[in-house]
Amino acid sequence: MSNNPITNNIFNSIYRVTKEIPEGKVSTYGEIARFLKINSRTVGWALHANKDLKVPCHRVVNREGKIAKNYGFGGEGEQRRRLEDEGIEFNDNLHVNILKYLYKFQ
DNA sequence: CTTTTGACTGAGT
DNA sequence: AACTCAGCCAAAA
Repeated sequence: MSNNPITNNIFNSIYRVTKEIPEGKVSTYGEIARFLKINSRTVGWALHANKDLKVPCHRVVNREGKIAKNYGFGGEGEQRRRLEDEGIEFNDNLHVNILKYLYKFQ
């Protein structure tokens, strides 16, 4: 497999799927987990371990539309700023309108 | 090998 | 809405 960054690991499957979330949309750990037939916590684990800015992990929130408190690139404020920059509106400081912006896979 | 931990979820309070 | 508890599973120690 040469130097292809995408390999057949669970983590990379998660990253691949996450990269498909379009701008202005969000998804949840549970949706990704169900799509890949894995546990939600594994998704959280993969994104927590991830340091690749190419993965739009700021578009992944929990089922309540609440952003991660341990977001890895600058905390809650940074994730919120990125989402707002894509046109996603917040109901309050930490919650987006998940029903309005949720992106469904396949 | 075993134990702990965690960017979760769902049900119950 | 916020909190707790249990179930879940992969990685790290």
